Amino acid sequence: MQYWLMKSEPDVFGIDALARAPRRTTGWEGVRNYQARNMLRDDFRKGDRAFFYHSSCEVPGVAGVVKVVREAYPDPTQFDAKSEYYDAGSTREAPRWFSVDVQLERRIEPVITLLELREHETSALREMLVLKRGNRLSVTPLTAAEWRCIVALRPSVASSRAAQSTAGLRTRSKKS
DNA sequence: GCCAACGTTGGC
DNA sequence: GCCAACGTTGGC
Repeated sequence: MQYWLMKSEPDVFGIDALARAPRRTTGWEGVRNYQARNMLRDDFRKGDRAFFYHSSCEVPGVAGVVKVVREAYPDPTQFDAKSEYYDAGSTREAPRWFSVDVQLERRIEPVITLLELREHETSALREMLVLKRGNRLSVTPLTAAEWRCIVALRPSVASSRAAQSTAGLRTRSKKS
């Protein structure tokens, strides 16, 4: 299993929006960078875990854990002339851009802030791409060691996970 | 195929 | 709003 970090701007689509989405699942659409595209298309596997990272906002940081529930398929927004992600140069026969589906597994509360991550940037998180200046990749791989280091910053995860699955059940039963 | 100009990203 | 970093574009 692989670990990832996926960036999203909470003003556009944040952890709250994901928590409210049907099945707490979303297509990761709109990636228009070839390096990130290649990872989504070639390397993302069902069952991989990713941190949901809030960027370009007041408190940048890791806001949750998501699970890859569907592997790469053509990003539908590239064919939608009304979408801001529309790409006139892409065809259905040879799609240029790909999405995966991710499902919210648990929130991380409070958010693990970028400042907090930076406390480890000279040791355990030395290689972490999101900490490097000018990193613009919206999707980056993490090592298992980096994943463990970040998860360990919120030792209360076990209890909050239980509380959340209860909350999730309540939400679902309200809908049905 | 080089490279300057330009646009976007994202932390601060 | 600033600015550094970096990908993309387009002229040559």
